[in-house]
Amino acid sequence: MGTTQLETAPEPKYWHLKTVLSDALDSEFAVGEILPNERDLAARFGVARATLRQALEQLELEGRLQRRRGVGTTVAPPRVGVAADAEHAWPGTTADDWQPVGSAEAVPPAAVALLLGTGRDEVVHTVRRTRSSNGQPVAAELLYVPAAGVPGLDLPETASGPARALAVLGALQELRLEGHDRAVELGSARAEDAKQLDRLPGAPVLVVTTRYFADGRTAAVSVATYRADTCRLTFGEGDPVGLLAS
Amino acid sequence: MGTTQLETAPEPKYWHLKTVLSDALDSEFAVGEILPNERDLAARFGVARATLRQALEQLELEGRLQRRRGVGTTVAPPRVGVAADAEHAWPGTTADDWQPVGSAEAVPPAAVALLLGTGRDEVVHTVRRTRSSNGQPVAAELLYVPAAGVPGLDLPETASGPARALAVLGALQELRLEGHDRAVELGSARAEDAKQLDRLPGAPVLVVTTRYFADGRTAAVSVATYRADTCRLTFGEGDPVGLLAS
DNA sequence: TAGTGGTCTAGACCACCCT
DNA sequence: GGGTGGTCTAGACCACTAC
Repeated sequence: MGTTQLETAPEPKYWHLKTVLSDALDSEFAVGEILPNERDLAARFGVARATLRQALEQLELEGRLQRRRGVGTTVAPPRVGVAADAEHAWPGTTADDWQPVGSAEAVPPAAVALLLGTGRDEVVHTVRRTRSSNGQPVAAELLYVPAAGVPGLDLPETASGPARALAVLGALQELRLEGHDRAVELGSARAEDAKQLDRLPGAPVLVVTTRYFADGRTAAVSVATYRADTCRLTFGEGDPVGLLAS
Repeated sequence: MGTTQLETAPEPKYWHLKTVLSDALDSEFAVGEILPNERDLAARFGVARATLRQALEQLELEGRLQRRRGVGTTVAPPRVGVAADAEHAWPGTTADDWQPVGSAEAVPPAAVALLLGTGRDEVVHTVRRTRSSNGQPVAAELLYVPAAGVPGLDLPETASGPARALAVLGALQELRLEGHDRAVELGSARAEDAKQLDRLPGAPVLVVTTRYFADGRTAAVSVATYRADTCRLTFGEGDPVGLLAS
């Protein structure tokens, strides 16, 4: 045929929609503003609701929108930069933003047991903590501490959740941190984490796995799940994008 | 009613499906194995194809599956740990796994210009690189270098893409790196990155934004997008989960 | 050309929040 | 109770890959 290039790339509708909406958010909406509901928006753009939702999902993933069942869709504020350096996360330091929730004894998942170097069915201390920033929950952590890692820890059987957590954390404070390593990957929130993060199960999260070394062994392993929609993990001296406020 | 707790939590079908499939992957499938196609799977579980796809999407997000149009769905290998430390990423060092692709002059996006401290319409050097691991592309990087950051850089107008990239990188090698900071967040692959990563546009990626300091100023800003489905970013001494191989 | 995953539709019902 | 987003269905067609 004599046509030169016609119809180069049939861009998916939801992709185009996302671009249009994204531009509209920049120019016509303020942070916190409520968007029209999904049915109206779909009608306005002449697409099925499912197609519109595909675009909204992408925008939510990118932290541009916030959707809450029964409420509506609002324009999200810029992502919060949360410091994820070891200094800010080592359980042995008293950090205002980390809040102990509970503690128990349990057999860790196989992957964690490998990191800890504990036996297959060996029981370890677990501590649950939540981290908040500006009043919003940003992370839920599950900390695994082998009993051998905190010698001299004497737990009264009667200790309730938070009190028990504080006891374990206190024992960690006695240790001198010698090193750590860390990995960041994408995951989806398990039911328990989702509740603490005020999200639905399956919500995208950044999973930060940290191994802490002390006394020549692995003293603790932390698995922290951060809300991927609202958080930007920062490492190092400054806050790369936090300058936006200035 | 005399019922005590009936119907505690009507778990979504796709969520339950995901669990069932996940268990099946662990016990009945080997890495690389091909799953039945979506229509058959949906029929087998007695759900609509869209519902099945919702479960598959989650599993792909978690790096358990790999789906390719026209081919099928396969069981994904465990995520690759890729070192994301400054030492491994500073453009000034010769790294085998980073491959220069091209280079040009352009006005950076506003957010990047802020990090660089350049003017609103100031032109900077850009360099594109790709990173591979085990033959698979894992990251696409766009590097921004203000002209002031690389004094003495004399670019022949005739230089082609990769050659020009090497010239800019070579100029960076003259600098002494004084520090850096870094942020990690979730994003979706833009068209250009998606192509280099062998993924569809919109695919989930981990965006690593790094600011490099030299000579008392910001010498370069790197925006690297890593495939979120196949990568685990590692920081620090070891590879937290890499031991699994041992 | 046959088979796969990707996109899209037009409905329906459910769970949740607010008033 | 009325409105929102979340889940689910049963279809259709398209883009891509491999044979």
